[in-house]
Amino acid sequence: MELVQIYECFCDRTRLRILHLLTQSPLCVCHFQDILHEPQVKISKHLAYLRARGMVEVEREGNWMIYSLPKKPATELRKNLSCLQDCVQSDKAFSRDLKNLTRLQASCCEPLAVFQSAQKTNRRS
Amino acid sequence: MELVQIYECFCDRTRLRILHLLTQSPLCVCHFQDILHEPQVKISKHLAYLRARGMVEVEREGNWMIYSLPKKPATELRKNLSCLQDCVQSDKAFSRDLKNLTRLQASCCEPLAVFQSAQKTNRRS
DNA sequence: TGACTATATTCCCAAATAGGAATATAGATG
DNA sequence: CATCTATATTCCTATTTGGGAATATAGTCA
Repeated sequence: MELVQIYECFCDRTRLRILHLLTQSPLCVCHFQDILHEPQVKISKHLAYLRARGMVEVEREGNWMIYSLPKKPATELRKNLSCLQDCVQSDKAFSRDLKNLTRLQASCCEPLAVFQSAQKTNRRS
Repeated sequence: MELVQIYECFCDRTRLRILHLLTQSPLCVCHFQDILHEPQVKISKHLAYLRARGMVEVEREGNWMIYSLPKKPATELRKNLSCLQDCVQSDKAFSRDLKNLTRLQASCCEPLAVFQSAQKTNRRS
């Protein structure tokens, strides 16, 4: 993975928020819509952009597409994501996103719950 | 400074090489030309881009314009530059740039020498 | 099967970007 | 002053980007 490509992915605020959320948990498109309050096209397109550059991975779970960070992220990606998490600590918008995520997860969030139990099943099989 | 702006500056290979070199030493445009083997317009424009976003500072020294990182860089910039230095260790092109820089500095490099003695003078006055 | 849901894609437009050729500018030097 | 040197800017073009409206698609469920 080219280092510049990482920064190309980081240089849009929406993508940055998406990646930041993904450092916490895999999420589906509707989660991003809820948390970021952005229209579906926008989210979907940015996810496609990230996907095309190998910055995220997808798995279908029924109607939901569950996005997550690569299982084996390149070293540079790991380092930059952790730098991002570090830099973002003091930023209100990003913190608000995290808070919204927590709230979402607490409220027995369907897609994610299904996905996680599916993951467990996969591990067993 | 907006975090996204940092990544906007990082998302071009030439700018990335420029910033990487500046983590080592202030440099003038002709240095960048020598080290990066890129035409003057290109270097000059990318430096203007970085300047416009407060990512670098300039000081004239006779005919030379000496570029350097901000004296007081924002925390996020510091963190990301050090992450960059970390990520770039294994990259041949970037290492080559560093080697070229060292060679240039060793060969009694005029603009930089003048600049540094001027800096000393400023400190005294 | 048909309706529904979540998501992706297409088509459009406006703006930003990167690069090169040519030209302008500021300071140095004779 | 004229000339030279280092650098910046302007003008041009091709490409990429970001975003929205509308539409397409894949899987689900009755």
